[in-house]
Amino acid sequence: MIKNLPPNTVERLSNYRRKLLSFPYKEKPFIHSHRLAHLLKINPAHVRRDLMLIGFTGDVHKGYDIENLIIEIGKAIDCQHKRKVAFIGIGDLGRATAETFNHEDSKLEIAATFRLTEEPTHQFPNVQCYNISKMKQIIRQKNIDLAVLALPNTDVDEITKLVVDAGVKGILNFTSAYLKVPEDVYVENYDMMSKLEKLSYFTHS
Amino acid sequence: MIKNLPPNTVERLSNYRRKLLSFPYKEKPFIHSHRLAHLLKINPAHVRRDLMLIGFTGDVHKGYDIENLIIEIGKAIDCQHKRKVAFIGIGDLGRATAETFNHEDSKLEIAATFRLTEEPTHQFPNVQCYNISKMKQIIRQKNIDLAVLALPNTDVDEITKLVVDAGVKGILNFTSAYLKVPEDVYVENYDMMSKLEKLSYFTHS
DNA sequence: TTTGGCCTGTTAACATTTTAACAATAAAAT
DNA sequence: ATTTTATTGTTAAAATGTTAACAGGCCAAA
Repeated sequence: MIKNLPPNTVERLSNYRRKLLSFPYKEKPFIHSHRLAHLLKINPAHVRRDLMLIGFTGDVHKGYDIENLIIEIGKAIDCQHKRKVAFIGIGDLGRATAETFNHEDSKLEIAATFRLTEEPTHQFPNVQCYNISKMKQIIRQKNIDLAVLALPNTDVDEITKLVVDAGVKGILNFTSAYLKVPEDVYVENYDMMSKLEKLSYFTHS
Repeated sequence: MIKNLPPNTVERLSNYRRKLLSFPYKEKPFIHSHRLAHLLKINPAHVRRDLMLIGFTGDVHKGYDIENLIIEIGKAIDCQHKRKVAFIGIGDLGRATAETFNHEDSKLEIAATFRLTEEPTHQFPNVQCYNISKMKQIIRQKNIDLAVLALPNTDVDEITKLVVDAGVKGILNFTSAYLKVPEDVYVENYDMMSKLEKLSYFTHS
């Protein structure tokens, strides 16, 4: 793991890898910066710069060796051990995302899903869905580190407390509340509402 | 609508408003920059700077008049007319978000939801849920401008085409695909996977 | 063999975003 | 009446993020 990478670089590296994993690199083992950039709709200089930051070098003519690049991105941004993720109230979006969790040496694993009101339903293969009342216990028991939170705003504080007490260190927050968490818990907020208002502003004809 | 606001400022203005709307401003009609900043976990200078950009001034001692501020934020970032939003495959997360759509002169309105596989279910009060097959027709008919997309990656291209052909100008994209859209369609990407890998990176103990 | 073209790695320039700093001001305290 | 304190509005600086530019290298074509 390479320390002190810029946050945006970490995100892009993750994107590069995911894109490359779905690329037919068994047949075409190399890719140029501009090609990868084009696939992700970003600037080629960005790709080169990011790869420079993780010390990955390509062939001046052939481009980047994809298989190696995937490995090196892993060394740069993955933790040694597996990180387990809980989906709390995320439902359909989780299901749509789940398919990208599947590359074989991914360090992320969906370990449990929780539903708030309805009965637990089997959402993903090999992932059990629990009622929210069991959450704290399950998170502890399974050693879950990360949580994705999509709740009605009424329950946020209470459930955040449960999650943090159970030992979760990173939260992806889809609620529009600002979570009350200790210093050492990393929260990434995503507020759909403000994104929609931004969309509205920038698409104003 | 004030032109040329920085994207991040637009997002924050949206956040200010939402937070203020849930603030008891009937009793406490004024708020200081540092208080609002604290509620949103940002820097007070940010608040002052953003409000400066929309030409809103506060009282040196009392702070900002909340009711007016809400109005002025509206003038700065809202469109004149209502913008209608479609939720396509977004499910539970949509439901969790829907409650924030409700302030009375919001210019955003959930006009329809679509489900992919399952039967349409009534998700929100006063919002009908349709089968995906009716999508193009409904979007046209209801004049929907914005769409939130959460799909399995298999169907993305096809459905994006439908959405764009039907006239949608802004898309919030939760799939990990990069959408093929014309120049004038604004896409805001959110990839859960890269956010989770970022979380994982920055919470590495 | 030479030339042209294209790609990487890297630096430098540019743009945006965030934060700090502080003058001006007015209420409150002394 | 004077000092202290706290706040805004604004400018400047710092930090971060993005893009351009180009030297150096190597293949392929002439």
